[in-house]
Amino acid sequence: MTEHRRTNDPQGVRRRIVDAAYDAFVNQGYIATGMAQLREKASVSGGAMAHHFPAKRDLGLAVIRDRVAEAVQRTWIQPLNGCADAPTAIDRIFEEIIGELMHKDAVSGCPLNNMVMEVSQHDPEMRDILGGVFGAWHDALSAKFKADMASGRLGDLNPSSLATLVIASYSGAMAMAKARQDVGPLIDCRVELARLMAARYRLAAGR
Amino acid sequence: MTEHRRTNDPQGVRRRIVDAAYDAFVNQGYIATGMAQLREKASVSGGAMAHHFPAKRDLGLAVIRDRVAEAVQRTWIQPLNGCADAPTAIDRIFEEIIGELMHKDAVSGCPLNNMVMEVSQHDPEMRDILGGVFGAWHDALSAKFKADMASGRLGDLNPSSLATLVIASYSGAMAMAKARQDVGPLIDCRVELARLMAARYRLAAGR
DNA sequence: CTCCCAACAGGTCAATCATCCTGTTTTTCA
DNA sequence: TGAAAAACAGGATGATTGACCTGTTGGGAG
Repeated sequence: MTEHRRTNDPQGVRRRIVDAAYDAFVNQGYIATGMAQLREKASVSGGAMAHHFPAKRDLGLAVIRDRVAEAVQRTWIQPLNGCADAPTAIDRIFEEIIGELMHKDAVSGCPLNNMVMEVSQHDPEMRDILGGVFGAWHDALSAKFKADMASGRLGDLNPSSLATLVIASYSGAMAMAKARQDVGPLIDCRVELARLMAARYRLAAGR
Repeated sequence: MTEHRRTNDPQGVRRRIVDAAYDAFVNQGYIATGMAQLREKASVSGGAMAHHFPAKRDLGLAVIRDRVAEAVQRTWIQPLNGCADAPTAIDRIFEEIIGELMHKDAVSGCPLNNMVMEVSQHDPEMRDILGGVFGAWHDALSAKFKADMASGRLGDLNPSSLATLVIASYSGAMAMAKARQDVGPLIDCRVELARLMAARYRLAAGR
């Protein structure tokens, strides 16, 4: 009589939880987000939550592995491989992100950075994974610089440290943008990085 | 008989609390730090704590105003004004900070950045103050670039956006260093910024 | 000397936190 | 088809959180 029909959907439920958690962790913080809030947001019962993620830490790890790493891959690494050279790729990535941010009403910061700040001090395992995401990001950018050097034979440039500078300036600009709730810092860094790249790439091309 | 002697020391007690809070907020996070922990760390009673800081938020504001702002002033703005030009100042500041970090056993990150990440989403007032600290930092650096331009007549360079890049790369490098628990990113950024500065400052000097 | 309030002590409080429990239903597999 | 495991429901639980309470004492103002 009473319709107590249920459909088991482990993958779907898990995805809903991780989606809700990613959004909440990035926008309001890992520690600041309660499990009860996530239960309501994802519309899952306490039992389902405990079944998929026995502890909050497991959920944090899943968010990092399934969402944060993917976000870096999608917004940075893939565009990087799709462009002719690093400078144009970097400029387009900044342009894309600035455009997206201007449509939103709040600047929540870089997902990777946000997670790093909160959990890397308390949890060595999370820190290592997040460090690995930074590593993959750095490797991709560094490899692109190297490829540019090989094909376009531009002057001496350290691919590794230059990649670090690009990533650091992006991350830092995001933090500044978050503090000021303004995309200005990102625009500034885009301009300065473009000028820097132009100088480095022009240097050898002129000779 | 029983020695229930007490000495009122409002300034000292307040200072002890703020010191303990600054250390804890920077090293383990604002939200992750409990009031009870701070009470024990600063060796103050609940009554004294409530008297000086009725709410945790008041303590957060005091830490930002009295310690975070001062830290930026001391590590960046003052050295900036004490050096001949911006490039040498930036290089020395990086050198100093890298040296300090290598003596420690953990990289806890930039105090300003740490606070920004955690509180700027929840508290507009804290965010504004933190944004103001970024602003003061940016203004000092920007002014130094401007002064260098006026005295040394180096080529066209945008003091404001270049200052943003320097601050962003420092902040971002700190975040990367925190994630990897390694000063490498800071060393990379120091090298790259030095090269960038040399190029910009040499550009006009050569002509 | 005497008020009187700031300064401090020590404990309580409701709310919220993450976790985990028992019970039920769905699905898988032999 | 039957048994076992996975998936889910709904709530309980103890610990911890930030806030705040009443009472006491120190020290400066008058």
